Amino acid sequence: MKISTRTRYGVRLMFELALFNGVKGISLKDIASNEGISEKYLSQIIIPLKARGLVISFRGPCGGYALARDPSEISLREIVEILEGGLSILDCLNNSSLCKRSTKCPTRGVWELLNSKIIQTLEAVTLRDLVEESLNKPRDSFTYSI
Amino acid sequence: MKISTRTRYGVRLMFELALFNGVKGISLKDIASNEGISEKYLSQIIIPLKARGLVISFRGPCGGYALARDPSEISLREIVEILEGGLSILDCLNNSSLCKRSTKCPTRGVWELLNSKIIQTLEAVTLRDLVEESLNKPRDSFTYSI
DNA sequence: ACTTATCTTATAGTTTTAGTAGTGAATGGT
DNA sequence: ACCATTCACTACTAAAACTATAAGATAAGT
Repeated sequence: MKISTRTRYGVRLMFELALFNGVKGISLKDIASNEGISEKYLSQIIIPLKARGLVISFRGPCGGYALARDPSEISLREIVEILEGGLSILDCLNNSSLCKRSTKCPTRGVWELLNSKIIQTLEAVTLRDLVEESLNKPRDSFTYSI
Repeated sequence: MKISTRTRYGVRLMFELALFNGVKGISLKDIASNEGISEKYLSQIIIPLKARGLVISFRGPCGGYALARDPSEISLREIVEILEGGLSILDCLNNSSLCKRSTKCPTRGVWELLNSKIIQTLEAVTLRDLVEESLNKPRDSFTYSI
């Protein structure tokens, strides 16, 4: 029941892109610097986010990444789902053939309920919400070579 | 964001004890047989549940385990919390000293919200609820040497 | 050309998970 | 007293997941 570092970093990465939405390309180098995360690690994390169409990239000097959609159109559910490799807290919830007990399993109900609450909660929050919330909080100096 | 096998098994174990609430001792052997789980593994899982006072034990022949409280007084939150080693989806939520960014972290809010929803959902379900729900479902033949 | 930055593939160390094995200690029935 | 049963405790291990790091290739702007 832990959120992986990978997912946490990925959300912070997406937050940075949302913060500078409209700018053509924000480099991982800058994001890594601002967020204090290894650039190499971020480059791994962003791969599935790009593959699933949340992010677009530009190569070369002044290149970098940008959100593929408006921040208000990207929910935390999408991001976490991609980075966690699905949002099912149990494999048997998606694929009932994995467990022959599924039809009579007395505990299945709770897990289904919990799973739907998690999805529902994450679905309700978008990158835009994170950006708006961040306006009320202090932020360290940051460097973006825009 | 996965529920561990350990926790799933633990909940099924507690469900079995709830099902036979009132009986002095249900042996792990029987539970293991009914649920199709390794008895040795169950004996590991039940240790923290006993240590935290959810379960009491009786040794010797006709010994076994029983719930320490009424099933309606034992929530899934308690069980999952014990078996997962806490219910915090991020260590920094409980212990903000772990992260110097905590006061200005723009993503902290979502994780706090998600965490509270999870706790709230699990808190609302008790072992009694599981037993009641199970009455509507078919159950395989089972062997309890009561 | 040269620099910047993404893209791709491989790898490696650490931690967690999911068990198994063996021994010891208490208890109740005969 | 003996014996089978059941919990109690300690140690170990194989496999998987997690958290990165490294090196070279590719593309684009100046």
